[in-house]
Amino acid sequence: MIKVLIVDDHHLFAEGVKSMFRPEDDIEITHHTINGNEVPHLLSKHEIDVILMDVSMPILNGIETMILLKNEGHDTPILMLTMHQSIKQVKGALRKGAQGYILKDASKAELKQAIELVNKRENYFHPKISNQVFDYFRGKNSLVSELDTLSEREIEIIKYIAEGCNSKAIAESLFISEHTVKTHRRNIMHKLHVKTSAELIKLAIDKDII
Amino acid sequence: MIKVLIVDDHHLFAEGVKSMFRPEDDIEITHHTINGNEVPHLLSKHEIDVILMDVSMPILNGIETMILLKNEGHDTPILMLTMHQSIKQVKGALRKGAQGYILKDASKAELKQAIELVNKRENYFHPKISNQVFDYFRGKNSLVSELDTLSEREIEIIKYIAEGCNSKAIAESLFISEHTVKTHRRNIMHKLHVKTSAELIKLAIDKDII
DNA sequence: TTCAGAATACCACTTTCGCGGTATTGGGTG
DNA sequence: CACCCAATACCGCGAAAGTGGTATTCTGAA
Repeated sequence: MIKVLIVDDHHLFAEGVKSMFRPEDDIEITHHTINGNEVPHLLSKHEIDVILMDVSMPILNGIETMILLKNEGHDTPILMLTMHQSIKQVKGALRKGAQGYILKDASKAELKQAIELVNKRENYFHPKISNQVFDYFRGKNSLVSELDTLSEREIEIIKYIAEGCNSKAIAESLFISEHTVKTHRRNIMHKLHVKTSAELIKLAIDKDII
Repeated sequence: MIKVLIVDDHHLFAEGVKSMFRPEDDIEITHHTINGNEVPHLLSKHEIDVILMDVSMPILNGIETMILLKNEGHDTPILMLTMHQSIKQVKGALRKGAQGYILKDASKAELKQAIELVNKRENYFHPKISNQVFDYFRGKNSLVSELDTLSEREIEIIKYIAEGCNSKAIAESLFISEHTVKTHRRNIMHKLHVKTSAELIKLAIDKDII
């Protein structure tokens, strides 16, 4: 019996998955939390084989939770769960040691297979994203893969733009020159192949950059 | 036994909810589709008491599906399901005759209660949004409720802005004057209290306007 | 039928953006 | 050590956005 911990802020989803598995599936959802901070505690107290974790959560997101776990020495295999097909998330998850990646529009059979593979410390990638992943590791610079060439500073700038700040306001907030901000903006727009800041924000949200 | 049809493009969620209900709950998920266009057909062929429908779906969204159903003379009670707490969606759903509204982070108990109420043609509102709804019907013009004062044309303009079009390009696409587009943009920014088009797009996406 | 609001259109003005360069510094890697 | 790249900074220009006001037409609701 594979014991699974679900980390997801959508109760209905978590409860649904929990009721989905029968004893004959050899998979059991033993625990559930909506807060990434509670995961280390749960892992210490209970016997857990696989963590099924949503990427986007309000308190601590999936990637942050993974970093927390690695820092505390936990190595329970993690299957990441997401709504979107963002290569940035996939890459981030893999970098931090996620064992697999599955979309929320997968079927029960796919989820079962994914949990079983991850439990054996093998990798699982949902078919919808596997092509992107392969392309990425082949070094193909597709449109999507260029997203994660953004630096931390650039992402910071994007967040300010999304809040309606102009270059001058951003410069004052970050204690840098307005010229610098403009250079960052130009680099960002160029990297993401967008023509306006509005389009930039849409892309950034679609790809979970911000 | 309340027979429920789920309309949702997230298989895992739908399968999860399906397995969640036991015979003793007196609720059964009898059908599932990811395409709103198939709903009329399913309603004609099978006995269905309640429709549990996601608001945002790729092919035909929740509101559009509801309009389709009403036009074809169906009056099966509908419980709308969403990730976000958007007063615009709530209002749109109520206008078109939805019986209730529930968030995806609700619990099983809440969903059960919601389905039971909707089946009796009573209304159900998830606690997290009920206050907003009450405020709205009290006529309180909160910040949020101003979102749905946007006209169809204005929303159309926003979508073009999000694609990176400038005013001239939008004007050419819609066969109107660039002056008109600029007026629309000004009205939109004023209504939503945003200073830049980038902030506008973020807000529009956050509130599911586009 | 009157009246509000949506969609359309125009003028004028200031500010900001987007784009073309170029260049220095500092941190990390082979 | 040499090299790369991110972050920083500056100049200038044309295009677009953002802001102000005004006005006509049309539809739908009171």
